[in-house]
Amino acid sequence: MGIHQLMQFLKEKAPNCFRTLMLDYFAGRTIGCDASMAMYQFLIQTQSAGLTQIIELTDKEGNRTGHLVGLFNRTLQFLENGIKPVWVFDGKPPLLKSGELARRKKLKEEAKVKTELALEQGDMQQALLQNQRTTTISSIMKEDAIKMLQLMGCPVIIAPCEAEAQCAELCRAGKIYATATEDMDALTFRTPVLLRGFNTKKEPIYEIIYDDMIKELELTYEQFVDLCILCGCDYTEKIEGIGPGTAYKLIKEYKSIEGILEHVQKVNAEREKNNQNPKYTVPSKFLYQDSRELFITPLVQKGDELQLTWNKPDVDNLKKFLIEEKGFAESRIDNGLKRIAKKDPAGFQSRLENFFGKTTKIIHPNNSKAKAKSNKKTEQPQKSGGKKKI
DNA sequence: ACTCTGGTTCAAGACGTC
DNA sequence: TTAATTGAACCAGAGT
DNA sequence: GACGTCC
Repeated sequence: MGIHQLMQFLKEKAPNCFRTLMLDYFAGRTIGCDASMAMYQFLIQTQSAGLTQIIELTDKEGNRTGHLVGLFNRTLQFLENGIKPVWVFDGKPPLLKSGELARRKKLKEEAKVKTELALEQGDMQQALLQNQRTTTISSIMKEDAIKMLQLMGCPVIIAPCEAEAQCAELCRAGKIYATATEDMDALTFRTPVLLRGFNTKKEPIYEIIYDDMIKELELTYEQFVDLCILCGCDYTEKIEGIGPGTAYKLIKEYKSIEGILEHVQKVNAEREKNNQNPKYTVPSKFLYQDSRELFITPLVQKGDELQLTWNKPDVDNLKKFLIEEKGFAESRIDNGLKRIAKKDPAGFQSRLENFFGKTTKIIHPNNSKAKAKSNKKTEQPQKSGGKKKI
């Protein structure tokens, strides 16, 4: 669930950290894309109601393929626009998240029952709605997606833990320009730039700049993390009676969750004297310190150690995989590949220079050492780079 | 009146052809 | 021993 | 642009 109500909170308290941008703004840039989020959207959106059953896209063995169709098309759109996507997959979630995951699993099981019921009653609209909520991603589906994206020539990263944390690390290391996700957690993991609405064709795209946000809120990073925990995160329960509004006020006044807990106890003690109900309820296991650690020093692969390269699609194996194993129509693949193949690489390169040649600001200026090594790539478009053709 | 919280419920894509 | 995405909108009810 | 289809 990310950080509860953080988006709305930021709109109110830090309205100037947002920008709206069109897709072409990102030409020449490298973007870290949250894969699981995108897969869910595609899987859900490719379901439809038949007369007596729900129809899903599958291969001949019954494995679902809606996510492949979506990722295939969207990746082509990116490449077509000169955007270099890095698809980042979730690894094993942290132990603290198991409570939240169990909750979601239970909801999905309930939705499954409701789907069956609706099917019996012939309420296909309801059946579709409930079936969408049962959507899960199996390991086969995930492996299929990884295989396809790699055959398309895109770098794929399987994060050791949370994908958002890995993207934030890549962004701070200068390997990507931004993290594209709907999950507001990415800001808590301190991604410098967050993009929302990036994996749908609908424009504009919303960009949130971390530095602007933190300045406007007038908080330190540590205080912002505490604020997120108080709003409600995936790792621990929250204090009942404190939402985003009061959390912000209290953080300003008492500086940290420790300070707030002291204050909370005072308030509650005072009310007990007057025979009043407690104003706030601290959960019996309020694991705010562990949560903090997960946000501030998450398990990630170091950005420096990752080399991101884009290759030309492996057309033969891609077609083999998608047509023979996944049942894709050959014409769709050919059409799709044409969209990126017919672009003359030289023309492509000069187009990027047109976009950025004059106005590019190097965020991490190369010192002479880095230049000599020349393996220190940044997210900024490179004027002479581009060894890899797309 | 107003603010805030907390629970519930809904929504989440793109292509090709007409 | 398998799977593990989320936000937004709405409304009721409590507290100030 | 709306609509059926994508697998």
